[in-house]
Amino acid sequence: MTEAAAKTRRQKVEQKERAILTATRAVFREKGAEEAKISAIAQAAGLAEGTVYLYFKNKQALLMAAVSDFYAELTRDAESAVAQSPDTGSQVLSLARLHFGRVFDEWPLIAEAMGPYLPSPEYRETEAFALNRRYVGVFDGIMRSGVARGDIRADLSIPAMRDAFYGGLEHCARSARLRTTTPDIDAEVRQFLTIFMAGVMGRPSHGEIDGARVVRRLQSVIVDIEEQMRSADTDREQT
Amino acid sequence: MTEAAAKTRRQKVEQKERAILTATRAVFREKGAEEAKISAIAQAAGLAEGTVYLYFKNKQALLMAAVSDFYAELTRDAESAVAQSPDTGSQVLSLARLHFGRVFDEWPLIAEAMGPYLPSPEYRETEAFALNRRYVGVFDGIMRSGVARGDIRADLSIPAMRDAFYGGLEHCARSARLRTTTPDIDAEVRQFLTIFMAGVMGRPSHGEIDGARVVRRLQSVIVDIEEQMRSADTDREQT
DNA sequence: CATCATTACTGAATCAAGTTCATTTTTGTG
DNA sequence: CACAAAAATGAACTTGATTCAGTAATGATG
Repeated sequence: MTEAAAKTRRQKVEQKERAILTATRAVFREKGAEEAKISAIAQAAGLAEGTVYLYFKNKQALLMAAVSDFYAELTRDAESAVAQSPDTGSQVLSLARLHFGRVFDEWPLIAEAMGPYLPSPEYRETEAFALNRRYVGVFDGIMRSGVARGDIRADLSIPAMRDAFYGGLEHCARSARLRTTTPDIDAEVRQFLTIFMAGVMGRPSHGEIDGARVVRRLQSVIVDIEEQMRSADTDREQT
Repeated sequence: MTEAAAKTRRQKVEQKERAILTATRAVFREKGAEEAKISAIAQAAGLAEGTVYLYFKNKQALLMAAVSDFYAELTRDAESAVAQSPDTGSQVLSLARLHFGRVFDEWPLIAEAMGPYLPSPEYRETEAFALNRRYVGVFDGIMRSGVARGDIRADLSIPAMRDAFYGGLEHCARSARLRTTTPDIDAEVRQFLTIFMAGVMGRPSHGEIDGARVVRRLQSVIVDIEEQMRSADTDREQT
């Protein structure tokens, strides 16, 4: 087998793997989790059922890979959207819009189909988990720099803000999915952010007292400690 | 068939129905959604598999009934807890504690097993949906009277507050379930409510740094660090 | 370009869990 | 006690995931 041929073959394999993932996401989006049988996915990808199992160990692995694909794409888009936003507020806004829209669209895959696998201890070893961590890192970055700029309160832990942010947004998306009408993403997100931002923003402060400086310093030390814990601790990294 | 006999028989039927529901919730709690097969549930209730289908049309109906049971119980407890709390803040706190704890305990049933059925349009016709609405009514009541008392901002819609509250709490519960250690409910809930309440409350006079809060926060971080060190230790021992 | 080895693919067979149903057991009544 | 109605059972059936024995495509080699 020559080098060139090897490359071509690998490319073909990767291309087909990609086709299966794309088909999987499409079937979930268009037919829902209930109807996303292996047979339907194989058909959508133009393959026999058995072939799917040459590329993915089982259905769970396939869904995990599809979710990884979702998060990889979402992270790229989130990073670019955030990079284009000048201040903390608009960064949070564009991340929230993006997250709400994507999660709403791919709810059957992200929420319905994945739910059952999350609790298993092996989940933490998967690529999907790692990509999810990378994705929530975008939020963490916004918040950390927000704290540094004084836009965000320094006395809150990032994981707590994360739970409030993603939890609230995803609950909105779920509620929106229960309604039959298509949601007004902008209005939904604005409503939610009104609450979230008020909870998370730095209070406008006046005249510094001497003691206040010390307390502020303590607060920022807390943030640093948590920072260290965060990198050691993978426990709270979920969306 | 006499009146008395009829009553006895109906009671017996209801008693058995209850036994099945109790068994269902227990199996989900103790073995998780994956292992909650009809055979396991039947065994736990001391019945043959087929018998379950005399009481519930299919597995979906059984789960719906179990969820209804869950919400009925939760609503009773929430109403009583709230009735005993004097002010808006403590009402929210006790509801949040209760919700977090129960959802955490019955996550496999409430979140994993139900997820797939929620999006179906028929869900809105079920008893579970109605009971869920009644349950969120407790929260709505707290918020409405909070607005009336001036504790809660009047410019936010109740549904938006609801999404933020339940979404955030449930996301915390989910994160907590992914960790292996049992959660400190109080600390989790306090963290979340710090954000939620600040977002939802009428603005307090600002500028002053709340030294007591910072101290409390330092204490909780210390506890977290200790927790972390302890769990790192046990991890090492487990291998 | 014919041969062969390797790799990719297929769909029928197998397995597992939910569901049905013919049969058996229990219950209550005359 | 005899018997009709109700309740319960578990083996058979259905459906969807997974495996596997066999077939087709690919590409290296003489």
